[in-house]
This record gives sequence, C-alpha cells and structure tokens, in this order.
Amino acid sequence: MSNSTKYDKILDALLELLETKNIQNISVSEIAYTAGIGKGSIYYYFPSKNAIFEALIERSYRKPLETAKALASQTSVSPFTRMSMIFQACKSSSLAFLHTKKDSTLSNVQEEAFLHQKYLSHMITELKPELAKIIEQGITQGQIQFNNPIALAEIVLIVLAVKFDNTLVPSSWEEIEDTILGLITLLEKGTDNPAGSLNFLMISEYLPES
Amino acid sequence: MSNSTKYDKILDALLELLETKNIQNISVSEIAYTAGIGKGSIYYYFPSKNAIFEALIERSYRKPLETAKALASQTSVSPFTRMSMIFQACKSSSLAFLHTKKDSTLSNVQEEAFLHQKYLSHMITELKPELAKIIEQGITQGQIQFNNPIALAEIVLIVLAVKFDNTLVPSSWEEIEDTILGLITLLEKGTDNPAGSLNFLMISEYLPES
DNA sequence: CATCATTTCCGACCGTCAGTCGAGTTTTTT
DNA sequence: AAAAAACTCGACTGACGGTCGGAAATGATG
Repeated sequence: MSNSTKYDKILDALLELLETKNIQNISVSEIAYTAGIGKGSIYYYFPSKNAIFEALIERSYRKPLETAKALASQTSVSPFTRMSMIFQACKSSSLAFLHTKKDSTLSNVQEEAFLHQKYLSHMITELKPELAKIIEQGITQGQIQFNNPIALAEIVLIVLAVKFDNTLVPSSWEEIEDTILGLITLLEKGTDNPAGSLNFLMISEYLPES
Repeated sequence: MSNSTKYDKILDALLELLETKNIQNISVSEIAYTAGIGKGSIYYYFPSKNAIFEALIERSYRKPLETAKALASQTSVSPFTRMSMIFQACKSSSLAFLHTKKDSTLSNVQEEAFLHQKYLSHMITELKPELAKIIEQGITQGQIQFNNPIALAEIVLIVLAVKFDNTLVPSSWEEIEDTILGLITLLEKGTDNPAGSLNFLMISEYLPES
C-alpha cells in the first residue's frame, strides 16, 4: 500500500469509497482526501473524473481477463472445455465491486449506467476474438458446425455479458439460469451437437467462498 | 404545439436541444428557456433532471412500441411474419434521436450511457412477452421446435437491441448485419427450419426517407 | 554544496449547474 | 367575492469538476 504509486492509491481510494457510497455521491475532493493527497494531484494523473472510473474498471478486470484469455488459448484442450472457461469468466467477473451494496438511494442510476456500459463493452470486445478462435478450432476439428464463428462468438458473449451483469432486464437468478440454459440449447442445435451435451457449460462449480 | 401541456413542452424542448447539443451540455435552465417557461416550473413537473430524460424516452417509444405490439398480436398472420415486425421495431426505433450527431466532444459519454441503458431495458422488457407469445404460437403450429420460448425470446431481443443500439461494441453496419445474419442462422438451426428460410427477417425495407 | 531544471504536488479559486424557496399569479372551488 | 388550490417564476444556495500559479520535492550538473 505505502509503496504503491499515487496513481494506484487514487484507484484504491475510489474502490474503497465505492464500497460504502453511492457512485455519484463520490466527489473528486473526496477521492483525493481518501487517497491522502491533494485534489490538484488527481488531475496530474487523470484528465477527468470519468477517467478514474474507467481506469479502475480496466485495472479490476485486467488480470482475470488475461488469465481467462491465457486459458482459452490452450489449443491442446477441447474447444468446449475452453468455452466453459469463457462462460466462467463472464459469470464470475461481472462487476463484482458494484454488487456489494444494493441499499442506498435508488435515485441515481446515472454514472452507474456508465460503469456497467464500460464493463460490458470491455468484456465483449476483449473476449470476442478469443471465443471466435475457439469456435474456429471447433469447426476445423469437426466438433462444431457453423458458418459464421465471429457472429456466433459475439452473440454468445452479448447474451452472457448482459445476463450476468443483470442491469438491463434485472432478473432473478433462476431466470438468468433459464436464459443461459436456453442459449446452451440453441448452441447445441445450432452447432449440430446432441441435446444436453453442452450442459456442462452451465454447471457452476461453486468453489468454497474464500 | 401551443395546446400541448407544459409537461409535453418540456419534453419537446429537450428533444429539440438534443438535436444540436451534446447530452450533458444541456442544462435545466436551458430546457426551461427553450420550452419558454421558468426554471422553477420544470421542477413542478419533474422531480429531477434525470426524470425528464426518462420521460422523453418513455414518450418517444410508447407509440412505436404499442403499434409493434398490436401488430405482433395479430394471431392470424404467420409467426415469422410477426417476428419480422419485432425485428423491424428494434431496428427502426433504436434511439433514433441520439444518432443524428456523432460530432461533438467525445469526452462525455456519461449520461448518454444512462439513456442507452434505459432504452435497451425498455425495449427488451416490453417486447419480450410479445415475442415469447409469437414463438409459443409458432411452436403449437409446428413451425418452430424449441423447448424454451421465453429464453429464446430474450436471447433474440438482447442481441437485436444491443446490436442495433450499437453503443456497446460499436461496429460498422456490415458487422451489425453480419451478427444479425448469424443470429438468424442460429435461429434457423435452433428451431429446425431450413437454412435461408428466415433470411427475410433481415431484409431491410428501405422505405423512402420521409 | 550551490544552482538550475523538471517533475510532482497542492488547495484556493472559478464558472456552472441541479435543485430550493417563498413570493407572486392564475385558476378553481365554495 | 373570497378563499383555496394549482401553478409559475427567477434569485439564491451549496456543491462540484476542473484550472492555475506557485510551492515543494527530486534530479542533474559542475
């Protein structure tokens, strides 16, 4: 903590504030105060308030995304196994630090929307090429029949990201599962795989909560 | 215009401003001035600035949505024809009044995100039950094979809304078409319909621009 | 160490804006 | 006509994002 750069201290401060405060009630001065620096310094490291938020999202998902990508590119393992890793990545990463507090005044969905949009965008664009590659490999290996791997990758990611994020069309967990199950069914039929064969994509390995 | 309520005048003013100005550069005083009323009066009709935006979205899509719904429930016509109306509704309505200006400073994506989120949410939740009904009818008529109509409806709508909105993962028109085409292919295979049979869902009837 | 240059840091200040308030005006009710 | 209710208004407030000029730290040079 003490040896981290001011840049990271600012992000840490924002993250800390995010745990207790509604997003738009966080002011730049407050971030500065929490980070233990002057307000002016903030603008030495970031051009605008928004940029801080964006940077935090970037930082929060760089590592999980990288490992997901690394795993996904292990061409030795089966395409479907790797695909399930993509599913996992979408599911587990979904803007975790925003889910902690549902409480506070519901008046203010403003910048929150911005964050979610950023997150979705991030997720989809980053994972799309990976998933496309996986699908392509599945096609050449004859395990997947589909003539448009990129479109398929995008469709899958859009549905996964949107549903797991659960901001647009908020649903209960059952409904989310139901939709994902539908997606899997669609995927099975669409790629000429027997019904039920892809169910394992959904199986949520409930790791003991750490 | 002159006989419309102040409430509507405020919305009209916002719409007018939206044509030339970047979203967050629009202030409440400005809306009031454009509407020809005092700023205080705004707050007589709306509790907050956000509420004005929400109301505008609501108003903008109430009618198109209603007609789309009405058309979609004409059980006499084929499910696929009605489905194509849903496609059209998604395509043509997509936040039309935000697309006019790409110009201005790209610094400020904040409230814009909020509007898009609202729009997506609106679109999906409103059309989902309609599309589900259509699909269910297609199933009972034997034209569609799928065991989870609601999930299917949601998947289709999510992809359509996200792609046509084009805010997350901004793409060229070709890419959008490509993804939708992929969705159609997936739909054909997933519902046991012959390849190409649903292509008409995509055909964009370019009505002469009025 | 002395001097200068560059990077880093800062908080007082500025302009702006969402939202409030209480007083004024119009409309409706009695 | 009088009272009540609904409506209108713009000056004011408090807070915030961002700027600025200079202070402090750091580093380079000799």
